[in-house]
Amino acid sequence: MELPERKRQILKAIVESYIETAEPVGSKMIAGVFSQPISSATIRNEMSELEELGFLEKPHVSAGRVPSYAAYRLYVDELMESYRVTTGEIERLQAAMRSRLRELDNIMVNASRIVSHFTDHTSVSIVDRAGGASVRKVQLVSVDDMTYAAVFVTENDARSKVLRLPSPLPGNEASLLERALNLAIGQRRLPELVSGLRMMAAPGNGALFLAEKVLEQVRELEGENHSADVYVDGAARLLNNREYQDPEKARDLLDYLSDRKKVGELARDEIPYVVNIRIGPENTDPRLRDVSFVFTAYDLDERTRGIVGVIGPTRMDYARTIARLSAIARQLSRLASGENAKYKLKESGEAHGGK
Amino acid sequence: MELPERKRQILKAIVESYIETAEPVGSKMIAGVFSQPISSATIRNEMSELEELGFLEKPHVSAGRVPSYAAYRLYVDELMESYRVTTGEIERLQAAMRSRLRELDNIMVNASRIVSHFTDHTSVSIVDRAGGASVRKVQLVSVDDMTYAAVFVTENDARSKVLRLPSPLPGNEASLLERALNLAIGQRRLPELVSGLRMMAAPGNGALFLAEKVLEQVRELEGENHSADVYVDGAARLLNNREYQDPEKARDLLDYLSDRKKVGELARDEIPYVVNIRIGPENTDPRLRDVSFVFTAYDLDERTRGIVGVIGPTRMDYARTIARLSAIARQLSRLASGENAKYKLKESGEAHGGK
DNA sequence: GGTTAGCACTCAACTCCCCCGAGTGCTAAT
DNA sequence: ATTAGCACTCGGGGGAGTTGAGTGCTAACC
Repeated sequence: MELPERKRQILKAIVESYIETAEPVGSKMIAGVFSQPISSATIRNEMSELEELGFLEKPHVSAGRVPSYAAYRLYVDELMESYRVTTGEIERLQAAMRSRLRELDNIMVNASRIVSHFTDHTSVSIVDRAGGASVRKVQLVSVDDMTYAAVFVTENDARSKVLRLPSPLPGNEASLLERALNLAIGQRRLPELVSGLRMMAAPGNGALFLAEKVLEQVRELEGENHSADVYVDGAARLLNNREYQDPEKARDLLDYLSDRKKVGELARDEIPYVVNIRIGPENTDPRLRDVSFVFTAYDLDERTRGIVGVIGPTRMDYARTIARLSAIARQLSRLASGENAKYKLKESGEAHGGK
Repeated sequence: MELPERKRQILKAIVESYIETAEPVGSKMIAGVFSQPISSATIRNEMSELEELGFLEKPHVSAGRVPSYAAYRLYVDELMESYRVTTGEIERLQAAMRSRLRELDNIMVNASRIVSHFTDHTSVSIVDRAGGASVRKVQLVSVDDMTYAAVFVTENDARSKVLRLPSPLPGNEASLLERALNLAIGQRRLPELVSGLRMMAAPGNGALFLAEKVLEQVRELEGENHSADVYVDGAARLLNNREYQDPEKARDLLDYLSDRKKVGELARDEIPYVVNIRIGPENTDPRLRDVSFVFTAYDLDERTRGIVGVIGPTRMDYARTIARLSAIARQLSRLASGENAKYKLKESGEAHGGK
C-alpha cells in the first residue's frame, strides 16, 4: 500500500518543519510551502488521513500535528533528500583529522570528539574487537621489583596493564614466569598453569599474583563479555535540544551515557557499513526510546571495527547528520587502514536503517 | 572581630536549613529551632546585622535570606559539626573498594566511581605525576611488523601506546632501535638520536616514525604540560540539584567537566593532605564560580599523587561530604601504597579549607 | 539596653478569569 | 475531489485579586 504522492509530500513537509522548529505543524503552514497552492482545508483532510495511518499525532486538539516514529522512519527511508556535504566542510573535517590519528589509542577518542563537533550532537565511539581477540603472547616489563607492566599482544593490537604486586618479584623470576606464561598461552593451557602455581606458592606470592592477573586479563580479552571500549563526547550538547529541558529526562539519558557497558551494547549486533538509524522505540534499551541513534561502522583493521554515531532527539536533522557522519567514517576508515578502505557508502549518502 | 555566639548559632542554623531545603530561610523558621526560645523579632534584628556583615543575602525583600559565600566559608571553618561516618558506611565502602583496586590503571576510575556513589555528587579523580616523571626506559613490543606497542617505564609507573607504522619494520630492526633508544634515553640525548635518524632515513620509514613517536611521548610524559589523567563520574547527578534545573547552567558545567585539560588544572597547586574546600568564587575557573569543589589528595606511591573530589552546589552538605571523602581517601591511600599510608587526616574529619 | 509584641508594608507566587488565536472537523457549495 | 466557511476546542498569555511568608520599624517591657 504505497502512500500517494501528495500525502508523501505533505508528510515530508511536516517532518521537515518539525525538525526545524520543534513546534507542532498546522495545516496553513504546510499549505504555504507548495509551488502549486493547495488550500489548508485539503491539507487538513490529508493530515487527518495521515493521522489515521499512524504517521501523525496530535499533542492536543488545537495544536497542529507532530510526526510519529513511523513518520520519521518513512522520512528517512523514502522521503528525505540527501544533504550534500560542502567542500568547505570536507576541508575543515580533514584538517581536524589530519593530526593525531596515527595512534590507535587516540583514534576513538578523537573520532568521538570530531563527530560530536561536526554534527553538533552527542557522539559515541565504540571499538569492537571481533569475537574477543585471542592473546598471542604476554610480555612483562619491569618497573621495579614490586611493579610490572603486563603487555598483552593480540592478533593486531596490544594493551598493557600496570600491576602492583603484594610482594617483590626479582627480574629473573619475572622472566622465567614470562616464559612459562607464554608457553602456556601457546598451548592454551593457561588456567592449568595458574592452578598449578596456586598449589605451589603461598597466597600473596608475587609470581602467583601476577599470573592470576594475567589469566584474568586474558580471559577478559578473549571472553565474550569483554567490555568494548566506549567513548562519549559532547554529552552536554544534549541539553541544547528543547526536548531535554526537563532535567529528569536529561539526567536519565546522561546516566545511560555514562554507563559504558550499556553503551557498548549498542554495537552488539551485526552492523553494516552504511549509516544505520534507530529511531525511538527501535532502540532496544528503554532509556533510548525517545531518541534516535544514527551510527555507522568503519574498519580499524582486519579484525577490529569501530562504530561511531550520534545520539539526539528523534527530530534531529537526519539528512545533515547522516551526510556528515558518513563523511567522517569514510575518512576514518581511510586513515585507519591505510588506503585499502573497506568503507563503501554509496556516494549519495543514502541510508536504510535497520531495526 | 569575633562574631558573638548567638549570631554564630543563628548563622549556623540558617546555613543548615538552606543546605537541607534550598529555600530562603525566614526568621520564624530559625526561632523555632533553639532550645531556649528567642522571638522571631530578635532573630530578625540579628539577621539584618548578619546581612550588613555580608553573611546573608536577600533574593528579594519578602523572601527570607540565603547564605553568602562568606557564610559557607565561616560555616565550614568554624561552625560546622563533623559528621561521623557510621560503621555501616565504612563497611559498605570497604566492600566496594576491596575488589579491583590492585591495578593502578583502575584505581582512578574506580576511585571516581566510588566517590560519586558514596557522596551522591559528581566526582573528579585526577592523577598528578609530580613534575613529569622521567622516562627510564622504553620497550618495543611487536604486534606485527607494522604495529608495535611502545611501553614507557618511569620511576614507578609504565604506560603503553600502540603505534601503527606507515611501513613495515622487521623485528630485528626493532630491537636494534630499542637498544639505541634506551642508550639515548640513558644519556639524555634522545632528541639528537631522532634528528640523526631523520637525516639518514626517508620520511615514512618505520624506524624513524617509531623513534619520532617515542620522542614525542617521552616529551609528553616528562614535559611540564603533561596532561594529568582525569576521570569524572556521576556527571548526571548534577542535575539532581535544583540549582541546575536551568539547562543553560547545567550545560556550561557539563561542558567544563568534559574538558579534561581544564579539570586537570584543578590539581595544579600544592594540595595538602586534608580535605580542601573551594567555595564559589574561590575557584579560579569562572565556570566554577557558583559551585563548591571539595577534594583531597592521597598518595598513589612515592611520586604520584591522586586527587579525588566532588563538585556540587555551594549549598552541599559539607559535613557529610567531607567525612565520606576523607574516609575514602584514607582507604585509597592505604590500598595504594600498602600499609605505609601517608594520608593523615585527623580522626574527626575536621577540615580547614584553603583558597 | 536588649528583647519582644505588634503592625504596616512588600512582593513572589498562586488562582481565577477572560480573551485571543492557532488549529481542527465538518458541511455545503463548487 | 477540492475548497470556502464556520463552529468549536483548547493552550497560552495577560491582567486582577488574593494569599502568605517575610521584612522593618516602633513602642512597650523587663
